[in-house]
Amino acid sequence: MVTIYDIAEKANVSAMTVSRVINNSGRISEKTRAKVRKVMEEMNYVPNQTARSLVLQQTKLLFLLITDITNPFYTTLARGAEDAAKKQGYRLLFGNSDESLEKEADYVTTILTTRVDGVLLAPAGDPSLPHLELLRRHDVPFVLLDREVPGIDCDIVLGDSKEGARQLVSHLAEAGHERIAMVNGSSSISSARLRLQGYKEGLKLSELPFREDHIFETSFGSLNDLSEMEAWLAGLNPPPTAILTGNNVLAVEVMRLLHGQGLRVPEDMSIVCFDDLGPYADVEPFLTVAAQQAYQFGYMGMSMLIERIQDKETAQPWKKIVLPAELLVRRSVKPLRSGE
Amino acid sequence: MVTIYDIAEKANVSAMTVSRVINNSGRISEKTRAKVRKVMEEMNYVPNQTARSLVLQQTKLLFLLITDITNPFYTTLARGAEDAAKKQGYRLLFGNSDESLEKEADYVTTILTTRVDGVLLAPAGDPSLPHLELLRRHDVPFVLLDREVPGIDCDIVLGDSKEGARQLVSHLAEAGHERIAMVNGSSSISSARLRLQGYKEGLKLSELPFREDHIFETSFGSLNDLSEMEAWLAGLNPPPTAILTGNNVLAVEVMRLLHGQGLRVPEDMSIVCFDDLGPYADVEPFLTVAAQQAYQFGYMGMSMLIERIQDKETAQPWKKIVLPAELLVRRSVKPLRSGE
DNA sequence: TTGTAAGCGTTATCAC
DNA sequence: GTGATAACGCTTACAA
Repeated sequence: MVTIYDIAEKANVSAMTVSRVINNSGRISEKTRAKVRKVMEEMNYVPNQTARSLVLQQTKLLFLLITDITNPFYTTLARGAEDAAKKQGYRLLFGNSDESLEKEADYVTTILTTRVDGVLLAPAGDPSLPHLELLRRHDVPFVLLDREVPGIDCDIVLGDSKEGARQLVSHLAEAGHERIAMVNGSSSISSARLRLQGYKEGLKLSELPFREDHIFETSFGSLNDLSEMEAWLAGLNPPPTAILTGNNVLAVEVMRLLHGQGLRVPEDMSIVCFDDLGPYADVEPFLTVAAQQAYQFGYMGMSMLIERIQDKETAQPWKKIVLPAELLVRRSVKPLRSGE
Repeated sequence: MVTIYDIAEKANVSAMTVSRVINNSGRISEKTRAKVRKVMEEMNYVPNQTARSLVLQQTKLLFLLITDITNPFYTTLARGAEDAAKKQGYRLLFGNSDESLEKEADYVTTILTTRVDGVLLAPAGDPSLPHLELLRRHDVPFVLLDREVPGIDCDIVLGDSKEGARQLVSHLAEAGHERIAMVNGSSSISSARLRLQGYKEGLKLSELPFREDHIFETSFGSLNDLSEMEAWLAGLNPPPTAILTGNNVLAVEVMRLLHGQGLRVPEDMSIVCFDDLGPYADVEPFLTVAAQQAYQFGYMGMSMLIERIQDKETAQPWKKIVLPAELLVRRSVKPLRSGE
């Protein structure tokens, strides 16, 4: 490995002079600078960021922890985060917790030992609290994404889950649906709770009754086994005419189940969901969704994080950004009567 | 920041003893070990990986560079790479070159300065050669994914592009299609060239003429502007009855174009493509594709990389893995006559 | 304008 | 079993 000392020797200067050339710091004669530059070129010198980080106590490395890398919501979000980080000269490390607290714990360890300068993360749920407290105790700045965690105050970017869910329900009700079920993520996740609330509010506004057995709670990640959901759906009599799912992944899972039973969407069952399916949804977009501004989640969250890192001493108040969801009406809802 | 010296002082031992406890190296009395462990707990000690990397000359960090983070082929591949890395105790850094040579160059710099232990990458194309030579010159082990780069010998995981494309064409021909166009990625990318070859072979096998103007070459990434493609398609007289695209992203772009013109798939135009659309394709899978084993690309590539890193001194011959593509017949092809 | 010395937090080496 | 010391590659502070 070529070090500044190798360069220094060959250029007949001290290592310090080489360091100054690299960092454009201090006053250096043009002649020396040119000479050092030339030797660096010749020797293919590349600065050792590890050594630099050790002395500077900062890595210029940020971390983005998402809960599902195959979910287009999160990959789009990642693009936003990446762009914002790059713009400010930070590099981005990346992790995927897979909605698992254990994997999240692993990544938090990684984050701590790698001494990244800051973390942008979608927590697995309320039980993530100790992980966040650990980060806080070690003075690692972080910004939460998409999900609140009771018990910790911090910067956060959220979607308007309640209002989005309410809109979806109202849309269904206006199309004449009266038996609307909901397949949701874990109630230990704030966004799932809010979407449930929005669902209930939507029912109330349309003067539809809320039925406890119309709620099926599972994981926001993709499901290995659909049998429980199948049993739940089969047990509903009369069956719902529409299903609202708590996110895009669950919409796909529900459709997978329905198709396995030979049922068609929207002819036999209407489906709406939170989050869009991304650009690679087949053909023209089909699902009616409450689309979130995924890219903005990442971009704004990253910007907040970097701001927080750079103003680390001046204690700014915690910021909370709430991004609205947009109802995109497409073809997955069957009109049971003409809209009002 | 708590260091081993802080621990040492409080536990009345030397820093070296603390280091031994952390690494489970050397012989230590159970009593000392317990005492040190206790103090570490109390002080919330977390080892500084930066310092460790500096002395150990390895980071246990690997890098995965893909060309399109929003492409389900690559996110699935990333999952495979992640799983394999984790299994072997490596952490994974992640980058997205966006099919851009410039961004790729940036990431190569990042890779060099961060001193990651190895790199798994899908190169932007043949002009990536200098980037690979730079990695080689700096002794950074790497494994190529999905695309060969003429001029460099290295480990690589490829799909059987030629055979996959041939199958897709044969499938179309068997359905009675005679005018089959192709929208492909840049010819500076090996997989695009091979898919074109497969296309030609497929035509020949079915005794269909090859027409130069049936080929439209663009980028494998998503397109901002469809007007060129539109002009090309409009210029074909008689128009093709089917289009083969070089990857999934281009299939989506072609469908976007067709829908913009009020044309339907497969009624007005049949579409087939390379790579599947991932789990979040709308409803039931619609596109007929040559699906690649995306997860295996990542998993096997990562395994090869780690093997290469661990046997760095013993010069193993370069390995090349070719994964077959599987034809998945769905609903995007209109039968013009009954199959043979 | 340039150089010297110390230190960032850790581990390898060699003593005891 | 345990400890002192040097080293990893770099930058900050101070000196010349």
